[in-house]
Amino acid sequence: MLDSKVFANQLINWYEENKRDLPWRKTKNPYRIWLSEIILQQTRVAQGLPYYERFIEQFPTIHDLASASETEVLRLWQGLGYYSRARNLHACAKMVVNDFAGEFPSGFNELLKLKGIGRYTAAAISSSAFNKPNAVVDGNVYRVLSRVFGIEEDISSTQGPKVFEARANELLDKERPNQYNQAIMEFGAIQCSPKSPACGICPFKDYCFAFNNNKVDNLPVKTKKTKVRKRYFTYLAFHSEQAFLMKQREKGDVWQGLFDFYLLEDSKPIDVEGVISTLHKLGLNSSIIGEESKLYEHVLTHQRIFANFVKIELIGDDETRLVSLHPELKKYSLEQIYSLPKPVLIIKYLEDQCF
DNA sequence: AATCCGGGGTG
DNA sequence: CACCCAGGATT
Repeated sequence: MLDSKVFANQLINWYEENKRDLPWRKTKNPYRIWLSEIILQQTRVAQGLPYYERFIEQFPTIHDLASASETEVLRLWQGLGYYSRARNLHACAKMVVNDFAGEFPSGFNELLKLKGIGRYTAAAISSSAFNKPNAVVDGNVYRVLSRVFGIEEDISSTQGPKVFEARANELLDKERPNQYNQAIMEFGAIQCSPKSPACGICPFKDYCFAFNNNKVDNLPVKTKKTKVRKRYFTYLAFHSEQAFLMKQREKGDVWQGLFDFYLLEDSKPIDVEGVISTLHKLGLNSSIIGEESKLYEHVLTHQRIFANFVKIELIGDDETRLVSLHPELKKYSLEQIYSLPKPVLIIKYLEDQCF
């Protein structure tokens, strides 16, 4: 069996030759490292990088972030997805400011107690910012370790992550935990990629289990697939003049905390008759049904949303009636709408309207 | 143990 | 189209 020291040395040598120049690698500031790690959860570096720059620009310190409003944080997060990360980011900033005088704890177990910080992120922060010997386990680590060492444990099982974490901590270079962790993730991202990895020039090709057993495409093992639900949305974009009625989405569904329009949902597409009958039920008898949008198809991890939008101009006292029935709806000018955090689906509609 | 939570990039 | 991405929280 290969010596851990040899593996770590080869890995770090590869890293020093091939690493990308990324801003969070130039700092030991726990705030910046934490921010980068939350942004990069389930997110590629290329997608997260501009968000990281904007957050640092707008919130240079954790105090700036903690004193912002949640809506403000969500607006800056807009388009990055998994918005609970942004809400937890904000909550965590407040915890650190209020309970830790603005200084992150350095221990794995203390970090684990903070909002939005799980085992991966706790290990990443403790090793990167505080040089503590905790091995990270992310998608890259699953791939590299399963292939090189032939670990065929199912990563979607309960035991999977534990097996990999134990092995990762055995292999960790405890003298250089930060370099080692960065190296294995960079190696997984650049060299040992999910599809068509560069095995021909791989430093581990002589003893890589997957390469020598022709199992590169079969590792890591992941049996469980997510199943996708179809949903049919019809948005009623109520407006008077150039101001629209919008609401903030609540807990229990996608896009919590983001803003959208009055929403009709059914198990099948909703036609014009459905819209008319809804207006009738709401007692909106003077309003004018306007332009109907094309059908948008919006894909999420567990959902495929088919959505269309109907503009409805509120006439007379229809607006008063609607708002008294649905006080969650509030009126926003186009300029105000720009500043609200919105799902990408809503942004695309607004852009197609040339707003 | 299973399910939910986004949006974009890749082959 | 299927799969993946510096995962975590909730039930």
